[in-house]
Amino acid sequence: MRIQHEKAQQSPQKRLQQMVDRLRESDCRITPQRYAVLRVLAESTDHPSAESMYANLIDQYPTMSLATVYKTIHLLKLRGEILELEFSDLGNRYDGKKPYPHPHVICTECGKIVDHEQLDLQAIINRMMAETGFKIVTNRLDFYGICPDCQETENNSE
Amino acid sequence: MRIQHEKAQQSPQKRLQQMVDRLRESDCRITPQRYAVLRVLAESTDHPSAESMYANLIDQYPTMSLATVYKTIHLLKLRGEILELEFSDLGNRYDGKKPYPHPHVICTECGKIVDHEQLDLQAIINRMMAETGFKIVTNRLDFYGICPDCQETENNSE
DNA sequence: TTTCGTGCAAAAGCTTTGCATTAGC
DNA sequence: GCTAATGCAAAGCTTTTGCACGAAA
Repeated sequence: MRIQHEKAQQSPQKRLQQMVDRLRESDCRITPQRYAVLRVLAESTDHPSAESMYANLIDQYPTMSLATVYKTIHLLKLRGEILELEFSDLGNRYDGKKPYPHPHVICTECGKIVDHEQLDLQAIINRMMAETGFKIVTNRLDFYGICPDCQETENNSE
Repeated sequence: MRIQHEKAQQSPQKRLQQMVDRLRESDCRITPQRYAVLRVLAESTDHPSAESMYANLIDQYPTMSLATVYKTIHLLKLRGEILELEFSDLGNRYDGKKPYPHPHVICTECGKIVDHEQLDLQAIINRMMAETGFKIVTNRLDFYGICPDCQETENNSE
């Protein structure tokens, strides 16, 4: 699994191109279905599920199948070109724009998932490694709470 | 859901008693099966899965069922007396000793899950709240890497 | 005696897989 | 034309649920 990434936020176009290149490098064919899934991933900021990507594409690609979405995700995972956020209850969600680990803030009311990149983790990770002896290679940091919109709604309904 | 906990590490006996008390408070019956599940949770430091708790108990309690394990977990979750670590691939793992959120360090080789409590999160959480506008109520922090034992094994096999 | 819990088996979700057909290259 | 990808349907896993029986209070 590749672990080097362009950490600077890329435009959807550049990101899409990079995913295409990575797949071509290992002789994967770029079919219309695959390209469509890559495009959704490169453009989505809302951490879509496999199901929602499929729903997004079925109108435009009537032959699209959920299996193909999953198979494309799998190819990207192998190459470190997608970040998988596992949720046993909500189903897994995906980030194709920024495939490297970064903290998320998640609303427990509306399910919104927001990126948070400002946090500098390197000091924390170094400390963790020193204290535990682990060689830490990745992480998953989720903060759960109520988003500003849902706080608003709560206040109005009181 | 209850969000207050005894944060000081309790002895297995005290922890077991607290879980029993919490269930009794809401008129849950303490059956031998439930008590057995609580006992495993109060004594386990290795973040067992539902399946492994079941496997642990089936010899001693031949009538034990996986459904009962899950139902007991559910009761504890409702009362904030167990921490559920969701993994869509490994299956969910549980921490009954320390039901409040705390960082974990996870070995991607052997699956070992180790607690790490020294990290002070309050400053980070405060910053997150200030920067995102979220009202943060809980978190899930996992660091993945290779544990000291597995590093050792790797070195020896080279 | 009444109510709650147990445990079997079936159902529910999400994800993966097998395989015949289709289509890149 | 050769090989890989698609997409259907079936299988796999973990977790949840329905329900009849059994046990706690």
